[in-house]
Amino acid sequence: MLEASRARGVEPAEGHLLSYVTLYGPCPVSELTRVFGTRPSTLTGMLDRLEERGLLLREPNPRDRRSLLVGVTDPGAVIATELRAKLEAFEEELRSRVCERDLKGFDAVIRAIADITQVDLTKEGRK
Amino acid sequence: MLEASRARGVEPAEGHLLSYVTLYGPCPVSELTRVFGTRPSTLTGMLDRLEERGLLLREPNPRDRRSLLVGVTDPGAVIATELRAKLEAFEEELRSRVCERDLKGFDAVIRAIADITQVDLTKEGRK
DNA sequence: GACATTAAGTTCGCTATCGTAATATACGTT
DNA sequence: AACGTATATTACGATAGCGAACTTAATGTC
Repeated sequence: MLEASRARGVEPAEGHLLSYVTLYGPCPVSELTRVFGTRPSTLTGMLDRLEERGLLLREPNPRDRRSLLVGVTDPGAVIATELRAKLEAFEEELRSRVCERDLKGFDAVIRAIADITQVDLTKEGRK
Repeated sequence: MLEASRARGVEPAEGHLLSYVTLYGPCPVSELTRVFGTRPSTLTGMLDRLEERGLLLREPNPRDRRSLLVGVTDPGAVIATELRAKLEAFEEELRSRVCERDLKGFDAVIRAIADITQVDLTKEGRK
């Protein structure tokens, strides 16, 4: 996924952000900080760079004038869609190599680690 | 482990480095770049900071005058030992929460991912 | 043995991230 | 209306990573 992003001129983290916004529509920065577990100041920088390249944009939030809604542009959505396809291909490849039981074990271990280290895995990302 | 490192005044990556050097004795920087998968220039910075704090030191390598052997100091070894204990406690906790089969699945998935993404998991770390 | 090549680390400049703190604006509650 | 809280930005210093250029030393080749 790393090369897939870089091949499209965005960093992996930027690709991730682009994908999220594409999927879940215009959303406030505060939601992104929760979902990605990054500091607001980190988001500001990422958004600046992506907006400058015309991949996303910040619009006023009609419900709260402190807040901004981050939305994707058409070129941004194109990249996000391509990355999503790559991710799905990866998942398929992974499933072809490991059995269902192994995936279940993987999931259980990840959850246990998150639990022990008190990491919130959901990050309130929308389903 | 992140807080365990920071609580002792080192960054997680620094703690990892300290642990490795403590376990595997004075070793050349080139070995560390292989094991950690970082560029030599990255190591230089980390070593500078750790050496400045008196946690490790660079000695000449008698077998190759281009090379330096990185060794740990007593204060560095204390931190490394504490971190090792934390890690072992973590492992034990994890094992108490998941079954052997889940761990096996986790391992299989990690290996499959490394394989698909062409990451070398061994990094030639010593046993 | 002289010369070219390769290897080990360092230096420098750059980017992304963190954590902290300060700020301006707006919201909500009392 | 006032106070406290939340949203996002800005600014700062630090860590961690990269790549390129460089120095010095070892190695290979003719």
